[in-house]
Amino acid sequence: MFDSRTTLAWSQDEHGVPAAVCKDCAVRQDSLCGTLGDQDLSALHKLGRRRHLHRGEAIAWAGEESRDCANILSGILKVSALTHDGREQIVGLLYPSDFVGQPFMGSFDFTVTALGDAEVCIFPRSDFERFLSTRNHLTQALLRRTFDTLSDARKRMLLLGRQSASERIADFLLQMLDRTGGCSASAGGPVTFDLPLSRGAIADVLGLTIETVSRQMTKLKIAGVIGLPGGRTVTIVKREELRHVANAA
Amino acid sequence: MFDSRTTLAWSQDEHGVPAAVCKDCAVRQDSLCGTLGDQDLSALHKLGRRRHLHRGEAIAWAGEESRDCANILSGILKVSALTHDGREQIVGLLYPSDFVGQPFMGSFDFTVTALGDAEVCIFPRSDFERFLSTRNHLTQALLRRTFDTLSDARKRMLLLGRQSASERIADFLLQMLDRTGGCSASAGGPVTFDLPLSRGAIADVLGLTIETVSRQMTKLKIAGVIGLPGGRTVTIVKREELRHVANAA
DNA sequence: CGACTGTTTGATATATATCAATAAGAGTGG
DNA sequence: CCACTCTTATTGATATATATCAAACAGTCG
Repeated sequence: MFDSRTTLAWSQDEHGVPAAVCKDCAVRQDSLCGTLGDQDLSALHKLGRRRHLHRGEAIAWAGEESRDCANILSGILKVSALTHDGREQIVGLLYPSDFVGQPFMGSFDFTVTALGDAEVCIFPRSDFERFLSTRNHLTQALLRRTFDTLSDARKRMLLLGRQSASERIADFLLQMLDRTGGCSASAGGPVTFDLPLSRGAIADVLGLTIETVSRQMTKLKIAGVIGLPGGRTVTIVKREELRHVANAA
Repeated sequence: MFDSRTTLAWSQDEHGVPAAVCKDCAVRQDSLCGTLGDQDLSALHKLGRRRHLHRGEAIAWAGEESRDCANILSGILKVSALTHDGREQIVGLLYPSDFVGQPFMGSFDFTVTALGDAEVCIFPRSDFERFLSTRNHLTQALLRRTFDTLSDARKRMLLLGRQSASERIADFLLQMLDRTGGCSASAGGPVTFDLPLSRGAIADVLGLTIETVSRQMTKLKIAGVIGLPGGRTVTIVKREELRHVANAA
């Protein structure tokens, strides 16, 4: 495994910035670290280390003391809740540059699992709390992120409580389109991209069953709104029509 | 209307603490203000004013620039989202001592409305932001509150996505029991309290219809788990049985 | 008392879950 | 490169929970 602290030993520039690691970090600008100056970045860097997560591996468990915080470098993680009889609801998705963890909070009520292979930049929670305590602007940045996450969660509450299966699927596809960007042959034309989630995971995000997800997708395919070339690939053919089906707020 | 600033003029103790207002404030200890010392409390007090809200009155509107932050003094407010065709989902309930608003965030995507008459201690957002900026411990306290709110929202996502109507109702009743405390004739015996929400509001919280809420309640009554003496009054007869029905995480 | 709002109850419709089978990929090892 | 297993996805038949439509029934406030 790649250990960032080792790298620090042999490569940092005159400001003490860990050159080979944070400066080259793909998510540096978009992550919480983006607000940090060189000095602080270097200090934070010393607290963290990179870690690879295999598909299905967890970094936080519902009900347990939360030991770490992390920035996502690559891959997608799910935040999920379970009923005691095993039904699952995915209550959040974490993408590269997203922050995981709850500084200043003892326990965390959800499980965080890598949906595919992933890489994270991980910090012991107590170290991270100490780091935050003397940097109000960073606490503020985290607060802003948390408000955003809360708004997302609440929007999905509307989805789960009040929208039909077709609305949920359309909404989900549009969100995925925004996320991935996708690839289009001609401007304004059909856009193709791969869903980063299995049908089962989509069902757990949308509060549906696998079968309903599948059926709604083929319904959209038959209607000519999307294409399903196979696997997890989707083509958005009529984006406006899809937006119309989504019908959201 | 009662203006707290007027009070400040004629009653504060030697530390500059607004005696008749903040010191006597019913929610002082439980609210965000609870973390403040006398100096800071006095400074914050100057920024805010009390405001009475009539039943149905809103203090924030979805999609609009959020002008204010506030502490709830009395009453219950709802945070709600609407689909464009008018279906409503209540995505949060605010009780006395709860904080409303999103400092450092321009817009707010939900509407906040008083369910009954209510009183709030309201601050212009920009003033409150300036106040927070120089007080890291307060920013931290707000961050902790926001994490709690997020956890609540996510737990309700599990409820909305994966639980049956009877589970939702049982869960809701237990939460209300915890909130209100209720009143019991004998320890461990039946507990009676008034629901602060109409059937319609309960339906909007739980993602159900009024009729389903009503039916599930009478089902619990017939089963002898609860009593419904009339109006919004509920008696919890078999708390363990109710917990069993709730079946939660 | 009568209009009104909120609640309960009933009959029926419908969306989605459930159960079940088939099909399509994706690895794995011979 | 071809079986072989495993997982994932699609499709079908049916069940069921909850929504919808509709009416009766309280409370409440003029």
